[in-house]
Amino acid sequence: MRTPGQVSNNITIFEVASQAGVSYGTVSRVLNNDPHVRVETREKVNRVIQDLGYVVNRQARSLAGGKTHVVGILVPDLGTGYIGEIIQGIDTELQLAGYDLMLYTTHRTPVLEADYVGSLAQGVADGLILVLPRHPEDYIGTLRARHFPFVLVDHQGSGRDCPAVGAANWQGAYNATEYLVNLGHTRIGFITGWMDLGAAVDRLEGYKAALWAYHIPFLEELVRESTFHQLDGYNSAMDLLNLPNPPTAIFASNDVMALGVMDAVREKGLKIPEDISIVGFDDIPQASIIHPALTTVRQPLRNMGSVATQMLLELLGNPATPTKRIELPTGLVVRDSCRPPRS
Amino acid sequence: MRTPGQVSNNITIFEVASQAGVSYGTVSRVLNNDPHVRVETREKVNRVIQDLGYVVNRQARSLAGGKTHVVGILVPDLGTGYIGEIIQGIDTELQLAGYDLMLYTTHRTPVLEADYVGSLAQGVADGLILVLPRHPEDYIGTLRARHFPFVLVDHQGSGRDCPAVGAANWQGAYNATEYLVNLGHTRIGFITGWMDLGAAVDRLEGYKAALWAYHIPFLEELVRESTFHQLDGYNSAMDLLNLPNPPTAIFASNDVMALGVMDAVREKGLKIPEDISIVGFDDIPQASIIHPALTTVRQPLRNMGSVATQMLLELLGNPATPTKRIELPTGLVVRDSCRPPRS
DNA sequence: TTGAAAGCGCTAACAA
DNA sequence: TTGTTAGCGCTTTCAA
Repeated sequence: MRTPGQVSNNITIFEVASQAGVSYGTVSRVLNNDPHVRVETREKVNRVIQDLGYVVNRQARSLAGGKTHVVGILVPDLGTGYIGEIIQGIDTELQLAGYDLMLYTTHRTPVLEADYVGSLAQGVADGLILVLPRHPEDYIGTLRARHFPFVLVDHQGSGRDCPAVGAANWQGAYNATEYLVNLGHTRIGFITGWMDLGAAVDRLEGYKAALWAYHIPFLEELVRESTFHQLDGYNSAMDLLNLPNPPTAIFASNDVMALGVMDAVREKGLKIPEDISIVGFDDIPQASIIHPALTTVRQPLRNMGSVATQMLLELLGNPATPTKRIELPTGLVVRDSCRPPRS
Repeated sequence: MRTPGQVSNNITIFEVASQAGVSYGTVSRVLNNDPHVRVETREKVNRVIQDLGYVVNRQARSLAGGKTHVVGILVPDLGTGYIGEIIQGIDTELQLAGYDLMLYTTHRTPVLEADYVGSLAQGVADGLILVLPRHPEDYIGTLRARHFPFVLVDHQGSGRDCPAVGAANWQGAYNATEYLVNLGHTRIGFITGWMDLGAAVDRLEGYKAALWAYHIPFLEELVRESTFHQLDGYNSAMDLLNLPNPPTAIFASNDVMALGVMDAVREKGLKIPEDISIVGFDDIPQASIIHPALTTVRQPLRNMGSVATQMLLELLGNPATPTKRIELPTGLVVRDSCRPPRS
């Protein structure tokens, strides 16, 4: 039973109401910018809110059916700086809009992914940003059925009809490959990412397309399926370098693997870029720091985060917003890791 | 008024109760591991929970005075990888304990810092981890007064009597300086971090102490006060290198600044480590990736996060746990950025 | 434009 | 060991 008089340590809406000499319903209206409040009343209430240092209780608001002003974000991990960049874009935008951030790292466990989404959608958050989801099939149905607002970042897999933002992976890979071809390379090794990720597939396709466009035969032996991890980049590169007729350039599907490639090249006693050219993908902060600086395909990570957030906020404001899929452009960043092949 | 029968889309404790043929209070007991439940009853309820896919509503639980199973964490930003490492330590530990993570980035705004702490402490989270807080004075009092559990990470400033975990900054700086001295350096430049951070002060003191121990005069002209940022590291290094009698080694108070130092050194046409030795602090992932690999003082960042989390969880379990301040050891990681000075 | 009151889903204190 | 019930602080009808 409601007992307005009886309050805890914290300042509640009742304190404010009694101080302001209005009913607590009115205070609630002021809090929620309900237009049906006289300006003077609103001002009076706001003044009391200020004076008392009142802050809404999120749980209560959420429980009563209001908004939580929390956006949940699901990321696979925080290891690579790659995700960090995206989060920064999200965070900045959310802060501007007055939303808080609930972060979950799934560590690539499908179970966790689905669990988190379930609990988040249950009222913890108003909306969800799914970064690099690996098994969205498991819960996108639920989310949809509940009309729960969400946006995918960098997925491009199944669920082509979900709100999503990604980067032009195909185009980026095409451009990078073209660049190598124009330098004179014809034996270009390629190291893929997880092939269950749409982004990884697109990059491989871009690479293939560029080769075809320049009438360079696509050779399976120059392609290694890998995982986006540095160590696997290293191993794949070793593999390629041990070929009887090794490539003169290696294109890694992300920068982290490109770092691994560099390790491998050095270990073989080869020089970058004199003996072998290397291209990465992402343009993580390290790419410009290492020596030689890495030529790579820039993904606008921060932007992707910020655009995704804006899409979500729009959805939050108007659930009927038509589904958008945005693809941000990628760009080749030419640094010092490529050179024409030795002839 | 309570209306058990009338339920929303979501499965609530009432569904479970009626399906299991018990009262909903009993279900609550099962949920909270209350020992006063018959084993069979517990099993029956648990089965129904499973079947229905019931998940507790966090807001309701929290509102009713229960735990939220959320730990708030406050970080200055996510830019450097430094914080990312700490968060990973926290995250892993929290996951193990079944807690969720609410992340706030303050972007070094004192107002935000205090605001967030206020709202978090109001019931959003059960406990708080404050990473690298810059103005804890503003709210530690409040937290204390409310008996709200919190742990500081890497602070070491005021509030010596708060639960905190840090690293042996003094020792690390001492060891690194000693290493340079043993290589034969006598003119060792030092670039500080924000001097309002205890860690930064400790590092400077460690540097001074090592010099004194080896009877090398401490020269103000070789010290530059800086900010932990790469660009400022660059500028400070430029400044030092432009000295009529420049140092033969530079010790930067963190790795990020050391990267800036490297830029400056290269821009002056000098070679690392032949012409000038460089030491950093932190051992962020980049440190081992760059070329030449950076000799640095390793901070056990992940460990710091994990230890802080364990302390918090202990506090959560037993608020009467005596205040601990833990200092984790640092260690010199010798790589390729140092060499004896040219004679 | 305002007030009154019915819940949101749960915990915990009190009875039984 | 279990059932019952009073709130937790708020939003949102429904009246006035």
